[in-house]
Parts: sequence; structure tokens; C-alpha cells
Amino acid sequence: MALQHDPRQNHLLASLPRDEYERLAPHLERVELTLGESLVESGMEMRHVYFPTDCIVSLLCVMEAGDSTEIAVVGAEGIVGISLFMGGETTPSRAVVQSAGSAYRLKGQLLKDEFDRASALQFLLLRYTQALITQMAQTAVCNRHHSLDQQLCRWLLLSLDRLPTNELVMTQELIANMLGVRREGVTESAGKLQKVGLISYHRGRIRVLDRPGLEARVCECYGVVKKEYDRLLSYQRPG
Amino acid sequence: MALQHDPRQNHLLASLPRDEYERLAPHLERVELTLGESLVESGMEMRHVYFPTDCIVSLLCVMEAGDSTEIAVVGAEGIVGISLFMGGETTPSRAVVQSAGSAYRLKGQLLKDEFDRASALQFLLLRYTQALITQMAQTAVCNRHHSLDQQLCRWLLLSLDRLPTNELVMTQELIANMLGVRREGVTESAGKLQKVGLISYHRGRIRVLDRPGLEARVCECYGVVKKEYDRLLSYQRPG
DNA sequence: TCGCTTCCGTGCGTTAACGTACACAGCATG
DNA sequence: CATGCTGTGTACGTTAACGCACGGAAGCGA
Repeated sequence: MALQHDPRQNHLLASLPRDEYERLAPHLERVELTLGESLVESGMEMRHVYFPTDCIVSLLCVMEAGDSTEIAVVGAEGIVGISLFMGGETTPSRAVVQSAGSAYRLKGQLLKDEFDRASALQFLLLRYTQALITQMAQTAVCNRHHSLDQQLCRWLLLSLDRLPTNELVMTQELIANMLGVRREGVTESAGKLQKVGLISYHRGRIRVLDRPGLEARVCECYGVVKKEYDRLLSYQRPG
Repeated sequence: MALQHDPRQNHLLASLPRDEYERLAPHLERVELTLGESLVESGMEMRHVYFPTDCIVSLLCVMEAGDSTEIAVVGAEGIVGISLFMGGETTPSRAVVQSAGSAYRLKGQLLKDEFDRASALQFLLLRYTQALITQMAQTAVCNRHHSLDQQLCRWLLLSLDRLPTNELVMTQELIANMLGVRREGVTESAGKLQKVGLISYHRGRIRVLDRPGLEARVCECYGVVKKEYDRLLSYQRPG
């Protein structure tokens, strides 16, 4: 690989026309994000937006009592901090690094300026937000109607789509936090998947062995979300 | 009342500066919406956006099997059809009239043109969308963590906030569809609320008798959403 | 008045997920 | 090697919601 680290590993940045990208590029600052790190706290103003390149960030809704639910997941296809350009400045949800890796961040004001030029960036970010909305809606309906088994499959596949490898570093405890269920429930569901040979895991490392097998088990929610992302963000991996 | 029907009963339209409003006003077409009518079908392109004035519209996510869940509710504070200006044209969800009344509709292209002027309308619509996102996120977490009793309270209050009266025309069957639960479950929960004198209902008419009582029972989700709407859409009722 | 439909009440067995408790294994540290 | 922590397995009673079935009451039209 010629360029080990390139902001354009993020699909939104990669989709920008050259001139727009070059206006932003000097201000993009590479950051290493570690597992569990929080990028956005509920209700806190944020200084930056983040363009993930090879990490995954979960958007969590946290209740007073402490229990939480993941409402969406963001990888290289997206951006963390949409409320900056949507106009609210803050959100009542958290953004937590679910898989360590790097991202490029940009000062909020710079993003806003570019956004307000009615630029290609604006077009991209709005479409991305629309895709994100679909993911959130589907998460809501999935929470309601589908079994933990299916939700775990959905979660694994959504994560896998955002990773270069087939291995995720993630304890069952953390997965339970994401899905908003008990740790024991995850143990049981993951145990089933392991038993039939779809995954294997060991102390916080999950390897997906049979992706088609997962896809056969997952509920329709995964497909709906994926289809909508593909439709809205027709991203072509750079040659 | 001098003007029985005025587009500015919709808060977004009312918040526009005069010149912008007057550009749109000639193209606003008043429509009467009836209970159960569908404004947007999953995946279908829409010609218009709708600005409710005294009706309520539910955004539903419908599964293949037919079961559904409401992911957000829109009244005079909002607009139906955000995907038109967000850029996707379609959404995988439905928009169904939950309480009959009137709305003003506008051809999609006209809205888009105005939106793309980087106008006050754009600013308002984006902030509104941000509020809507919060509602969806909170719905997802509520689906996960809270009892049907609490969810029913939340639903009643969200609906009530969008109605001029304290009476809603809505069968338990329909409420169950919205919440994505069994009809019998709603019967039971509503029965409890009736027993303690918070509501009374009879064949598809629900009267809220004790609003503070509902607020005392509801989960935090209602408050989070309401607060965020107030923050993002600081609307002043016209004198 | 009869018949039909809509809407609501209720009961009962089933199930998925919950809360709790505890046991054990891997791994690091002293 | 003893200790302790983290991650996982398992078991058991509890509960909220489910699916199904039926009954009854209110309202509407013929």
C-alpha cells in the first residue's frame, strides 16, 4: 500500500470533488481512537466531527439508570457528529469507539462553513444522514420484534461490514451493552452460533467463520439497512 | 378566530421570514387528511411534502410479516417527507394519519428549490430533522427497556402534545399497531390507567382526564424528546 | 327488531428475556 | 506460586409480553 493512512479511506471524504477535498485536507487531523473511548457525550457540545477510516463508532442512547442501547453504528462510510451541521450542536446520545482504529477529525466550524456553501459535501452529508435515520428506525423495530439471536446476527454483520478483517475485539459484556440486553443472554446466543460453527470466540475476540451462515439467520432488518446504505451512498472504492 | 385555516398554524411555516413564506404561500395546497390515510408508502417516491396544522401523522416501520412499529410522530411542529430534501427521495417507512385533520402540502420540487437557497427554511428543516432523530433514538431505547404501561403513557402524551383537545380518536387495536404490541396488551395497560382515573375511553375515543398523572407515570423518554424539541424548535405561537 | 361488525374484556398456557447467584478458566501480577 | 481480575458458562425462579380463544357489549344498517 502506497499510502498507509489517507483520509480518503473514509468514503465521504473520498467522494468529494477534488477542489472541495483540498480545501478541507489541510485541516484534517488524524487521531487514533481506542476501544471504549467516548467521542461525544450526551448533551455536550463537540468541537470536532470525526471521519472514521478503519474504526467503528457506536451511537448509544443512555438512560438515567445507566442501561443503554445502540441506535446506530458508524464506520468508514460515515461521520460522527451530524448534529454539528444539522444545527443542534448537541445530541442526547453518546458516541463510543466500538473497534479501535484511526479517524480524521475536523473542527466543527470548518465543516459548517463548507456545508453552508451548498457544496457537494452538503449533498453527501444529508444523504448519509438519511441512511443513518433508516438504520435507527430499523433498530427500533428490530428491538421490538426480533429475538436476541437475530439481533446478535444483525449486530455482527453490521460490524463486520465496517471492518477489514473477520475478527472483532469485543467482549460479550460490551455486546450486551450495545444491544441493551443481559450479558448472559449474549453468552447464550453466541454459544448457539458457536455450536453451529458460524463464529468462534475466546476472551474478547470473535472470529466470524461463516458469513453466509449468519446472513441466513439474520432478520430482514440487516438487509433493509444495507440496501438503503447502498442506494444512498453509492460509493466506489478508489482504484 | 379570524383565519380558521392558515398554513401558519404549522410551526415551521410560521417561523419563516415573511419573504420566504410569501414565495411558498401561493403553492401551499390545503388537504383534509382522514384517519388511516397513508401519505408515504415504503419505498415509493412522493410528490409532496406535508405540513400538518391540526392532524397527527405517524411514521411507521413495517416488517415483511406485517407487524409494525411507530418510530416517530409528527404534528403541527413538523413536516412529513424529510427524505425529499435530505436527498433520498424515498424512505423504507410509511407515514399514516393517526388523527384526522388538515395539512398543507407543497410540491417536492418547490420545497427542494427553496431548501437549496440556503434559506431560513433549510435551517429550520435541518433542526427539525435533528429533533426527529432524537425522537427515533428515544423510541428505540424505550422499546428495549420500558414496560408497555410506560410506553403507552409516552405515546398518549406525545399525541396529546400535538392535539388541540384532550380527546383522541383511536382504537386500542390501532394503538397496538403503533406501539408494535398486542391489542390485548393495550387493553390491559389502558385498563389500569382508566382504573386510577387518568384516562377514560369508550369505543375508540380516549379522553385524558389527568395529564399530570400521566406525566408522573411516564418514563424519562418522553421528557428527553420534549426537551429536545423545545430546545431545537423554539417556536413562539403567533399572537 | 334483527343481524352484523367493531371494539373491548378476560382467561390461560407458553415463551423469551430478566435478575441473581455462583463456578470456573485464562491471564497477568506480585 | 498465590492472588486477583476478567471473561465466560450455567442454573433457577420470576416476569412481561405473547398467541389464542372466546364472550360480550356497543353501534349501525336493513
